[in-house]
Amino acid sequence: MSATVTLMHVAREAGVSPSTVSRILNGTANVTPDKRERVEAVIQRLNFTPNVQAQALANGRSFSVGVLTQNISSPFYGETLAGIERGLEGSSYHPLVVSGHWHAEQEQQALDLLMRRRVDAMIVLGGVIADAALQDVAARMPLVAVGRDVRGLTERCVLIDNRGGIGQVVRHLAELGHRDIAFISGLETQQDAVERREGFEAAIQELGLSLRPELMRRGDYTEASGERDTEDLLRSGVTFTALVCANDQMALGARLALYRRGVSVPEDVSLTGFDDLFSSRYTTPPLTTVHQAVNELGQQAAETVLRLLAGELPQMTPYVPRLIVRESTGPVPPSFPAGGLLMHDSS
Amino acid sequence: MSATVTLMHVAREAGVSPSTVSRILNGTANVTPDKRERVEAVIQRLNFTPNVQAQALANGRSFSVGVLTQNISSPFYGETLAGIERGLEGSSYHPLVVSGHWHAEQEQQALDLLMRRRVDAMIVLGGVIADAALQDVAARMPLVAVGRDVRGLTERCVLIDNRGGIGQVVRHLAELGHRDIAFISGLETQQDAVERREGFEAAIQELGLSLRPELMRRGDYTEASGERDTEDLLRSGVTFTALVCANDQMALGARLALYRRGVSVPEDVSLTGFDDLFSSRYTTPPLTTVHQAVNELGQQAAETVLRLLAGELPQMTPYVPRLIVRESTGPVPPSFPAGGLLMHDSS
DNA sequence: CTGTTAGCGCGTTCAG
DNA sequence: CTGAACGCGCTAACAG
Repeated sequence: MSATVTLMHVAREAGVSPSTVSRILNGTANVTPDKRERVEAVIQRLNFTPNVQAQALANGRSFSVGVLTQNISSPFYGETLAGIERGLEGSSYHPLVVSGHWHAEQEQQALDLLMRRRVDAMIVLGGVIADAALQDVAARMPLVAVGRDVRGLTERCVLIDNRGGIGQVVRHLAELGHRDIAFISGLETQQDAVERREGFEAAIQELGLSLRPELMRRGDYTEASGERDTEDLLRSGVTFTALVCANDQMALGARLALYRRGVSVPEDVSLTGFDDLFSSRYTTPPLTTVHQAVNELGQQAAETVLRLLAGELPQMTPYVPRLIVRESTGPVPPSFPAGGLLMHDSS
Repeated sequence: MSATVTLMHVAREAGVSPSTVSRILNGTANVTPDKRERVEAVIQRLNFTPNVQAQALANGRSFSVGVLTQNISSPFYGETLAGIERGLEGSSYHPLVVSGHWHAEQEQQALDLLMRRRVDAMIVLGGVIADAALQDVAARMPLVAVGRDVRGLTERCVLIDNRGGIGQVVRHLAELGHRDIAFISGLETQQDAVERREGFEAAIQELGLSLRPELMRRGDYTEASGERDTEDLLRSGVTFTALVCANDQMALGARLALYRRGVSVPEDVSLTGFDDLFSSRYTTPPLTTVHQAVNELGQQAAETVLRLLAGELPQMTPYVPRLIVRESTGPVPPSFPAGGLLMHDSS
């Protein structure tokens, strides 16, 4: 554990004052070339790296932006984080991420932690914490929310059109002839889950189809939930030729339940997701879903924060998701007996 | 942007000295109950939160541990990070993560950044940076590496038995009657990739089977690579009844290539992965793979770091991966003609 | 038990 | 152009 070398050591070794070293480090003022060279040589030799904590204390900025995510290991948030990382790249800011696990108290603790670390700005990814808490934070520093419309901060929210996205899915299925469409939603505590469910209901009605509660299930965005709810749907004996899941992860679970029951996709049932996770290109068959460019959303959030930090104006462009048709959707099975049974036993 | 309230403000407001406030905050010494209550009330009222930067500067510890990961959005590293987060929970330490993207220079920059931020310890996940660089870091602070055997620091590496893991896979396949086993490896720049390939070769030979170069492909651990290499294998016309992928992500890509060609899993070809990513339970069919408990590895790394920080001794218990047999492996197709063709056209 | 005094490492005036 | 002095917010050692 060699003693840390400080700016003072460098100064002494180079025979100059600490201020001079500081100036060279930050380009704050002009310095005679010879002194500059001398100092830079010493910096190299001593392998000196400025202490960010001290810098932060001295000039009031920590050069870090707090990121409140929910579940760092979820593919969805993972990709968003990568986008944020990329968006911050090149700037001197760095992300400090903490998980809230969709739990209001934990989210509050995470925010507190980030405030204690004196982050210069905040990026919030989803979450169930009250808007008021976020408004408090926003009163103290630039804040950008992703996938969540915070009251009073709408112009600082990176939003996507969930209703429109689901609408595209439903119309796509309708064009393929589907009329018996089941739906698995997310938890109503999450805003986007509510929007997707409402979008589904609206689209169904716009198409003149009837909304059938027996075809609706409430999931929680996890694979396990998709599997469970699909299993339940299948077991209930209701008839459907298409299954719309409110996110890709549930579609993955649904896929497994269908497989277990010997139901072919898309021959017997068309299956769709939402998010277009990277891995959804690789499901069997590749999943028809709504592309969200989670990556780009994260990047956009980061860039907005940088702009805010630089004192510029927000300028948020709403994100329009688009349908990606792959191979998990197809025409209604010709053999499908109107009002008949769906179950096919695999050999 | 309300002016930040400092410990000094609290002290004045409560009519005590700053030290007293500090002592209450850290429980460093006893304080009269009435003063304590008074101070705590003021802290609440002013909504005071200590400045971690200042604390770090004052007592030399930043209470953050640097995490050098490779790709924050990869399911593999994501789960490891979640484990680290969990392992650090409860302690007053927090992770500061930076991605190296499997690029030596970026990894070095990431390390530099973390050193500048004066992290108290470091956790390194994989990577291709030279051992020497890690040894330098280890000389300055506690360091734990995951999935990588750093020369001279072996006792501080959380390792898994890659050779043994692949061996279990191969033996499992052999027991099912497979003799023509193809293999897709990872990049040779990554230590675990080398070990898995060597493990495969060793296992094949131990079983008295012959090593056939035409059944080996070199991938890069990505889904795209798994797809491409499988496609290549299929197109080459070689015969095989089982395909061993060096990780789950490539197995996912391989699954797609097989699907495209109408090759059934496991009826025509048995498929295996390595890592047991969370999503591998949900592939179609669920993937037979080697469970790595990436999550626990991360947690173990974090706990080890805490122990090191507390001045205790390492005590690393080597991790033994275990085979998880699911539904992507099965007996050799009875119709398989010895030395014959593999291709089946799906209807 | 508590207040006072020094720094931690660096940026930033302010005079030279 | 450059050095000396002060302060960022907090902890620790020292007297009381």
